[in-house]
Amino acid sequence: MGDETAQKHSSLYAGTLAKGLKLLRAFDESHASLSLSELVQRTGLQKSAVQRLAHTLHVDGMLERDSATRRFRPSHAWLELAYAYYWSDPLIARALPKLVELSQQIGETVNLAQMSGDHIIYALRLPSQRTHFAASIVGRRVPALCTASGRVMLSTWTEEDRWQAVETWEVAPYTHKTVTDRDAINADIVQCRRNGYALTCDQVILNEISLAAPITGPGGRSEAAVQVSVSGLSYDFDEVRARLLPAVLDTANGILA
Amino acid sequence: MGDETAQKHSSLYAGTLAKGLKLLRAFDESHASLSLSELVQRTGLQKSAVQRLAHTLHVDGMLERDSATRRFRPSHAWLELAYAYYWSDPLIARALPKLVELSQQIGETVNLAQMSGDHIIYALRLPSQRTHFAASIVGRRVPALCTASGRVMLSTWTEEDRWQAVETWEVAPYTHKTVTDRDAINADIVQCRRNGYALTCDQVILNEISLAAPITGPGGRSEAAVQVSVSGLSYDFDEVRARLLPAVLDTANGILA
DNA sequence: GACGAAGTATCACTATTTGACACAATGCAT
DNA sequence: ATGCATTGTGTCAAATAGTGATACTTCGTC
Repeated sequence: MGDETAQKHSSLYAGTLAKGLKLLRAFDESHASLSLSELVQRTGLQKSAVQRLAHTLHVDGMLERDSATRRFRPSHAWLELAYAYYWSDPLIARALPKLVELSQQIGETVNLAQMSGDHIIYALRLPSQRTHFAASIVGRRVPALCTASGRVMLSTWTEEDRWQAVETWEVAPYTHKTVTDRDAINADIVQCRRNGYALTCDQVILNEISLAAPITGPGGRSEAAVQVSVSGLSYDFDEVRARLLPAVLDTANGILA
Repeated sequence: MGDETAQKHSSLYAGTLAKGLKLLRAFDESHASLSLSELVQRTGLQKSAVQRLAHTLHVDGMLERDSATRRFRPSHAWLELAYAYYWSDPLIARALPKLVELSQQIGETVNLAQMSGDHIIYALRLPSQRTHFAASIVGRRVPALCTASGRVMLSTWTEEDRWQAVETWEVAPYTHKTVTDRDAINADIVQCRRNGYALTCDQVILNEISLAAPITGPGGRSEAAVQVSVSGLSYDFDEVRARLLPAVLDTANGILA
């Protein structure tokens, strides 16, 4: 925390801009729209500041405002930013066609996950079956240690980095079956290393089986993974290995990191 | 321009925040990464200002920075914003499962388009076939008058609004076959009104056929549409009508606006 | 129709941004 | 390697632009 605050007090740090971003980030899956006073609560900023910043964001088209309820909502500009992101990340363009192929081939939901700090983020999702809303839309972040994708990626890292991750990264008990024991997680990662893929169940959503294979570059260290999620009601582990694994490995190997 | 500048000079307008947003918007499909001086050029701001704002955005995790080239890039946070958007727009949750179904049923690329000013924006895309990158990722904006989706939506509006749109909205000649004649566009919209769907070809991408049906609410005025895009090499208009139209209409009707 | 809560407007103060400048690092061509 | 142009980094006095306390207005509720 020491040099983080230092950075924020640097004469290069524009506080007003940072506060504005804070407003944007106040919106999430459980806060789809926010009133002025809710924004005040969630950001901890002054009412006047929130008033001015929200007004600015509104005028600039970053926030929609319901004229009846006076509540603020994300605008379409937020999707445009995602569009810019997609163009900026070269992996996306390489991965997308392969994922589409895979999706057609196996008829199940296919994802591209990327490491993002101690979380993974779903950068591409091609839903094929009805499933939870949160599991179908891009931009979701989940603690890396709780996901098949996160674990396969980690399995390609140096022992030191891996260890550091297992010991310190966040773990969140999404379901009552989520493994929170770090030794157990470590054991699974070691297993992934041997297998070259990860297979998990019930970690984030009950009855969801996830299969992930790493996208590896020249260095061998993986920062992205191909992940397929299927219902535990339609598959067991053996069926997943038999019917999905070869195609998933092929796809991941066919994408250059 | 009159009251727009008025708003920007209001004492409620936080200029610093607005400038920061300008930096974010400087990134797009042809500007995937930007150096400090390119940001200066594209935004028209002072070098010092850009330096401080970019630094702030970097510290706050909104911009990634390549330590070798010193160029800035969008960060994963941009996808997180899209995630928040998806939760905030209730139409998304209602439309997604139906679109997934449709996609499975017809095996072609399915989109949800929404009106956004004089453009449409693709809010959901489920690519099924290999196609252009730009046609597979969310957040793309295209002038409404140039698209099947835009035209069906307009066909549900009052005559006055429709007329105003046809006369003043932007038209961009994406291909040499793009219809730029406003009378012709108007005629097509009138046709859409009779048919209840829109069918276009070669408007944005050559050899791309688009079929769109409006999502209409109680008022009858449509702000969103279901659109299917197929290759003109695999289909002609009659085949599209025979093989795709019923399912697309069903889907659009099944989504409550 | 009166009350409390939420949103809007105002304004003197001063912290922050500004923008011109000088300096350092980078990379490019000779 | 050497020098030159371009790009990025650091500094500071001046003044603009954001702050935050306060007062007013509107909204929703009992």
